[in-house]
Amino acid sequence: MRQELKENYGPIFEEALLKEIDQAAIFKEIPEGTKLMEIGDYIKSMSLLVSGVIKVLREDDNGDELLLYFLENGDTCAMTLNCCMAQAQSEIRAIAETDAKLIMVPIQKMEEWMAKYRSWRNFVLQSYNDRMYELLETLDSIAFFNMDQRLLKYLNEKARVTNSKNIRSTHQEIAYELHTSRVVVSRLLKKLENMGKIVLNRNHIELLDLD
Amino acid sequence: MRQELKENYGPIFEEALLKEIDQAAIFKEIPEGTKLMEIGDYIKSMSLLVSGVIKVLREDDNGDELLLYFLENGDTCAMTLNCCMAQAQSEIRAIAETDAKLIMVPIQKMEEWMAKYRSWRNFVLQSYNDRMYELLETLDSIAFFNMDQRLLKYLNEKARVTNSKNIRSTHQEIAYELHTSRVVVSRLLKKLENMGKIVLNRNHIELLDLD
DNA sequence: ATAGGGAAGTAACAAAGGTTACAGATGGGA
DNA sequence: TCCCATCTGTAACCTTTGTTACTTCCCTAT
Repeated sequence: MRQELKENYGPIFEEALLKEIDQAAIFKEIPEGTKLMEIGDYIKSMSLLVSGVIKVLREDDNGDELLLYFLENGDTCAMTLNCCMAQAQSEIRAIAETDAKLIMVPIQKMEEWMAKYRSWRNFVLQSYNDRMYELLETLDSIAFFNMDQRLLKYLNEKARVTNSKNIRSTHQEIAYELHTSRVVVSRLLKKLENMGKIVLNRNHIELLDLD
Repeated sequence: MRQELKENYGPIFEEALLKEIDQAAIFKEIPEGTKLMEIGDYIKSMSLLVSGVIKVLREDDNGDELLLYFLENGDTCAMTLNCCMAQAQSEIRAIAETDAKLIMVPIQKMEEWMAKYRSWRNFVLQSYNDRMYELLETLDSIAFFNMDQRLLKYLNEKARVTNSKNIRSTHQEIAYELHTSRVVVSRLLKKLENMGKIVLNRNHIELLDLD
């Protein structure tokens, strides 16, 4: 059995299910920046994330983006579940934020395992649960917070998932993900720097005493 | 077997499952305004909506609200699913927008039926799917649209679920649900009236040629 | 070394939405 | 009938965010 499967999903899946996954799945390594899913795509397989970070984005009518959430080790994309179940098109875009490793399961197996394995049912429902919760969090940010608070939250999130206080992004990139303009981001970042919360450099931002 | 169960869920559930639901469930009628679920509640049963409309709300730190979506006949609240599965507290508030009839199923049955009935699995996953989609729609509105567009969308939604072009709300009530202020709502409603899209009256609003 | 391009800083202004204040309209109950 | 609470209209003003424009800085490829 593949080492990565055992390590990451061994504790939550039954032995028999692990074996089935091992046989049915394709193991895949993808470099940073790879587009895993595009809005409108029909999805043919479900991905279990083993390492790395995937960012999930929504798009407006002008083609501008908004970051919904990050996926990490042990996560799967509930949108994939959606699409598989409903034979519908993807509502979101998924891009590898870092190099990543995936276990890809053909969707025919999903329904089969739902009937067969309790741990699989729990995993799928828990995933929906987690993604729903993250969507609510994102919605809270947009509906209830000002841009400076959203920016701070974004920087913290980014530091958490990349496991580094050093954020390698340009202001323009941050602006895209928060669905605002570069000038606004620069203005607010400068404010945060003056407050002693961050240090600004060309192409990267250093977090200090955020909380 | 209860008539309402047969009528509303007969087409999607197997006969055996319908019988089990009929035996296990409690049938309930609730008047408009009833609070079905509060933020922080632990949920003990899952509700299948038979008639009427339920509104689902999110709250900010000041106690101010934001409408997430309406539930209608045939819908169930995915948040309930969440809470049951995770033994977690409710993230949302649910209030009867009109008089409503519910079929309440004890949560122990859910897991049992997930293993046993394919139609139940499909129903639960489809519900997650639908609610996720509605959350995305709401998020789009807030992130990408101006308040006047959101207001128009709100009026249309409300007209749709209540099946009436006559919306019996005060400006203050609308402001709560859109998470803005009464003055802003009055201002934009007046603009819509001047554009010939609505007619304003005390305590109710008449929709004209919206699209 | 230097030109050129991307990145960042900043000023000035515009637009959207939130806030405060107050006036007038309406309708239900004493 | 009249009083009062509630609802609505509107003006004036403020804050936040978005836009435009221009400058400066820095890195890299020639």
